[in-house]
Amino acid sequence: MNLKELATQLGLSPTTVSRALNGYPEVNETTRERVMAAAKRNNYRPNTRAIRLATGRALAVGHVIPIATRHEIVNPIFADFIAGAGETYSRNGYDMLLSVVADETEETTYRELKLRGAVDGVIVHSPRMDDPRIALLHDIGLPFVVHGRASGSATPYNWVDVNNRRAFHRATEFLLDLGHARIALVNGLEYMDFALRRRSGYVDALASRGIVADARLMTSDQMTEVAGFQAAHTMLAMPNPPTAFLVASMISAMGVRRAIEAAGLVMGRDVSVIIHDDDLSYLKNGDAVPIFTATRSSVREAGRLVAEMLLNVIAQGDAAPTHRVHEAELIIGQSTGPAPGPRSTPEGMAGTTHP
Amino acid sequence: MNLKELATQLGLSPTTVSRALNGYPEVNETTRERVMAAAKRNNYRPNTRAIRLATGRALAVGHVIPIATRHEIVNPIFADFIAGAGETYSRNGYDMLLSVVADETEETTYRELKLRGAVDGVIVHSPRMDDPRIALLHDIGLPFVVHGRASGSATPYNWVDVNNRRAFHRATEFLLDLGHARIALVNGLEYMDFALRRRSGYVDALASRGIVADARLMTSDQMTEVAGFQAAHTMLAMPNPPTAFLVASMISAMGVRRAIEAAGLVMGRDVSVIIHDDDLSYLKNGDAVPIFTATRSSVREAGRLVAEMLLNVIAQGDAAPTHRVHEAELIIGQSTGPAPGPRSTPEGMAGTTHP
DNA sequence: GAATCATCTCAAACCGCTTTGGATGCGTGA
DNA sequence: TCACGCATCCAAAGCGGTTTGAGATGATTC
Repeated sequence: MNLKELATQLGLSPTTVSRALNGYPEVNETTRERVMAAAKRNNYRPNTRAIRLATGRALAVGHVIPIATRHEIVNPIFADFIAGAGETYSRNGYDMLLSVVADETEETTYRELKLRGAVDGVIVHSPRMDDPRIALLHDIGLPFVVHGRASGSATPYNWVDVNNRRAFHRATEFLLDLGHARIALVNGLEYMDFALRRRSGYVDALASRGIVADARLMTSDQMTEVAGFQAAHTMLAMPNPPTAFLVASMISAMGVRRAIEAAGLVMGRDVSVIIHDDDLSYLKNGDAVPIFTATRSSVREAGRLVAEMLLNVIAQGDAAPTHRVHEAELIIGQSTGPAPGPRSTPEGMAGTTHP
Repeated sequence: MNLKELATQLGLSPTTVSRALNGYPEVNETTRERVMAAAKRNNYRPNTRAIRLATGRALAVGHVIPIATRHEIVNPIFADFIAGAGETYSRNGYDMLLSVVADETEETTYRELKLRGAVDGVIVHSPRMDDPRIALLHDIGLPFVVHGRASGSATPYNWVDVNNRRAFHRATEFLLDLGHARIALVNGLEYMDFALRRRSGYVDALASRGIVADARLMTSDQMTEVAGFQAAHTMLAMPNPPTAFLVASMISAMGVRRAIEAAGLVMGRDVSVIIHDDDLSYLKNGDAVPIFTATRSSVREAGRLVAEMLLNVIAQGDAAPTHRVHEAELIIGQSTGPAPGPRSTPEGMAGTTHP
């Protein structure tokens, strides 16, 4: 059943039917009701393909997911982010188009999306420092919103981000207040913007207490269980091991915990851990009392907000770039406690840790 | 730059240009080359919206991701599955349309996708027993492929699945061979088809050795860390605790491991664990030697295969339904070992475990 | 009562491509 | 020479909607 058929059935012209359905004012209310009723009765849905062509709008938003060919990892926050964004889209009658591409071909993908007219705008994931995508999208005139920030970008742009720097600053201070002096940072890859910001929050918090960050206590790697284990395992075997860890993600933290337990230590007593918790639906941080003390910020909620901002940008056209910063909550769980006193290590190593 | 402009620039009709670009035979080779060159020079891309309308094909595939409103969980395998499927789509010039919907509205979503002509086919995720979606999609005539199987479905359909039953049968036998007699099953939700098949593999393997499955050693829940912990924690506190666990996923297994360690036991020595490993990119099962002994089957590869099958179904039209079964590998890691002898439990409980 | 106006409706153009059904010119075999 | 086939190309009709511009009707104003 298409518009023309519906129109003949009603004894009206396609024009009037179209206007009636789309809420234009120049159609009699009783006519509109007749049309509405007939549409419902016939289970009529306008053909999306035709609407798109006629209006020149794609009514779709693109998410380009680059797969790093080096280490083929799909970002685990992706599923929840998409879930959040998807809610916004379906509420507004937009489709979500996903392109999974090798990261070398990412630029081409954006260009094609624009040239083919497949989307009205895109979301930029996992921004890096001086991210080239921002200038690119600006050039080709494809509306976009960045999930995160890209430090060093010359052109202004729309973004939604967590206050990563402050989150890690607060977490570090919290550990310092508990008496920890040797605090390790198990960070994500530091070409990612969020990882850089987190590190600077951590370094600054240490500095403001007169502590110079120790390079041996900072690692930067994929946020996987195995990498988390490796990092913590190595550091715990140092002559002067850390008493606390600041960990970039729940998944890394599982590896960190494994390393702690493998060393015969107890998390929360011998070693404290604070994680950043994206509040992923399938990786809840405990029930009543959280397992990990954490800086928490829902990535699903971020998905909603980013999507809303993009739809606004698409609707408004040329408005000035908007930003939105979220503060992460610092929630206390079972993985932190006062710094242990000089401990008699099983291996007989020196215990105190004052630099 | 559109087709008409390109045509006038070349002094040809749109018809000829269209045919030249699409490889039709009724155009002179030299003309074709001229057209191709001009298209490249002008960076011409046909407008997808127009192609879709003209051909009546959507050139897009839908993935409907239901979010269970009860427990708002996004399936963690989703990201990797999508990555696999996405590769296939982009290689074939198809777009991937994602709809994230509350599960009550799932049926409506499929109907709308069809009526609106938004997609040429869909992938069905997470099939349940007697899944109503199969009859529905059959009725509305939307081509589809199921990732997994839906036992009890009357109508035949296309599917790609892992041999879950055999995988868990083999894993159970492996544990039995190691001398384990009390083997627990920490399963996924048993309205999911894969969970049912896994349980039956487990139960049958026990039965073939004359062991009747103990209901207290079988749990069925969300595959989360917390649920895994709870299940294992409870069972390990039983008077006659299991010496081995069969766990539905890597994430659950992390909770199981936490429970084992919280009980002061060592995984691989005191308690054996076998997991099912979907080979997720961000949850690798160790480097050289796997952490967990596992039945492994890449969900990303499954994504590729499912997508390929769907594109075939779309192209072929009315061919007979196809199936494809994958065998999971059984890979040996550090989490399994011979059943411990009668152990002196710290709490002073009786140690032997013969039923 | 004529002019003006608001209200409602419609015919037709258009979006950018595909595809049908010719048209044209040329070589070829009868 | 003529009919025929073949190779090339084109005009025009879709695809299924939206949107412009104009016409018809009845009410209002002077």
